[in-house]
Amino acid sequence: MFGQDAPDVEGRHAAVLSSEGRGARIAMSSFDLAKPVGAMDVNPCGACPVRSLSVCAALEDDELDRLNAIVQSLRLEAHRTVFSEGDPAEHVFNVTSGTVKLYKLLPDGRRQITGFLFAGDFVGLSVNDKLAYTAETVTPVSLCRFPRKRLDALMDDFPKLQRRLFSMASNELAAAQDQMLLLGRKSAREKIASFLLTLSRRAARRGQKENPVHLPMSRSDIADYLGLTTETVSRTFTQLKSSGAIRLLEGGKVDLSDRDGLLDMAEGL
Amino acid sequence: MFGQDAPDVEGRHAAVLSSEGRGARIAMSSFDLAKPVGAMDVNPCGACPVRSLSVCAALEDDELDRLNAIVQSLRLEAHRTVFSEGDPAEHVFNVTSGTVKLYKLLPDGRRQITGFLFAGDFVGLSVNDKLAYTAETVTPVSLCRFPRKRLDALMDDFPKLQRRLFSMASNELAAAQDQMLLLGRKSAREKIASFLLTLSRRAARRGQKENPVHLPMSRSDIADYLGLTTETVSRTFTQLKSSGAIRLLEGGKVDLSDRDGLLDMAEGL
DNA sequence: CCCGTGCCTTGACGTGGATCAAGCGTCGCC
DNA sequence: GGCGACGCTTGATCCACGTCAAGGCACGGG
Repeated sequence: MFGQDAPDVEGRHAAVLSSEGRGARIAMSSFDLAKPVGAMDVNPCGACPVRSLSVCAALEDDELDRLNAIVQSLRLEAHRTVFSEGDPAEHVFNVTSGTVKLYKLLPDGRRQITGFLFAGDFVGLSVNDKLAYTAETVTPVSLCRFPRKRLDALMDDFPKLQRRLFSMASNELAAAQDQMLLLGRKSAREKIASFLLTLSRRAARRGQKENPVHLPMSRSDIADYLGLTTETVSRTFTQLKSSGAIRLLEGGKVDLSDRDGLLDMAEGL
Repeated sequence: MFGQDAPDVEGRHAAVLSSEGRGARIAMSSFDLAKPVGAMDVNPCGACPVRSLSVCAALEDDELDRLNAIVQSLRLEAHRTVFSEGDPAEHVFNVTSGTVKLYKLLPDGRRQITGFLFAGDFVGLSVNDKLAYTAETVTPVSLCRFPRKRLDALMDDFPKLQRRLFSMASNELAAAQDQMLLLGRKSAREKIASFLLTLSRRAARRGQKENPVHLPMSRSDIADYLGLTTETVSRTFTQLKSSGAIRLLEGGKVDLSDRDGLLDMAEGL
């Protein structure tokens, strides 16, 4: 119990789930639903590229039909709001491609990004049916959307599903605690090193190569995630570059030239 | 789903559960088991003072017998380690009285306290069967201890129990996100104001009065929770005192004289 | 009773990262 | 092709908080 079947802790702060669900038809305000593509997706979840990473890993092929029946597939451009802090929590979402950021704001506009979501990651847990943070796309994104009530009902039928969600929530919690350590006690250099390594590990988990890390988000997003300013993020990158620990490549990629050095740096050694 | 039956979010970062379980007999290394006290506790969980706050609220009186059967009651003095980062996660615990702190360390000794636990709070979620943080008593503490495997089995029989734990984990996650905002983006004054208000609200939830807040933990614990130093915590307290927002009472109590002022302060207004 | 130990407070000073302020390259648009 | 917008970098300066140091106070033990 408590997470042993989802052995991933890297810096996600809002759980994981999956399915490449298509075939949904109900038009929704402000979202483009992906079009059904025909016979091939009788059970699109069964063919989902991120299935193994997500909630859906808890279900067998035949059980996936049930998920399939309630899922809608959405596509969003970059820099769109998926939902806002305080919204009623009517759906939960699963990212199937692209990057999403979650954040909270103070009244004066200060922002804390609490997590980045990539393919396979899940979002929508809430308290009192109100969402506690805003979700915004960083890149173009595809999402699976599940009505909460329907998914809730599914959890009654499939305890495995509930287990999986619980285990993922436990992982989130562990990642959140790591982030608290980072925010409360690490220096700018340590924060950046930790961040790069975390992204690298998460990419590896998704089956991408771990070395040149892709940073789809802006300096300012990184700053708001690490409790820094864009200037400090920028200066720290150039400093790491000068010291030979990393190389900045084009296309928002970073080469972790001295991974061991970064590992030590992340821990303050 | 996802938390609506546990509408509490205040700064806990490791869930809630309960039962004043006694009658356990198996001696355990390094813990004093509370003695069975006889006929009165045939079902001690049924009479648990923190039951309504905790996991146990998910079960009916008769079902509690099952919990009762696997619980052990422990008492620990102040400043004892309950478990350490990296330990195998063989038990989960529920605090029935006293205060516990959870923390993570960096190799050079920097410490981040990720949460304080009070009566009703629950701890022991883990990833990969390894605990990700250390738990240490702040005051004398009583705990209920459940073997993970047994509790796991119970969850299969009582889906309500699993739901409850999941919902509590969701609450923890929300609290953790609030703490990230605090650590990453708030000033020392805002941190202290937030901290005092959070403790006050949590005390109210436990049925204690919310105004003179009790601070059982040291300045240095507060500092390590808020990402500050003891000196800054101390200075900020005296500053709040001078401005009339709080009064420091004896016995580690603080009077929140200007609650509205503190509320604004906590949000940066 | 004295002394040591811990915890808290206060003061003086130093500094990491924030703030303020240019530049610079890239991109989309007219 | 020119030009504004935007994101990134870099430099100069500032300041909130950390660091270092000292002293007060409560408590416990010899």
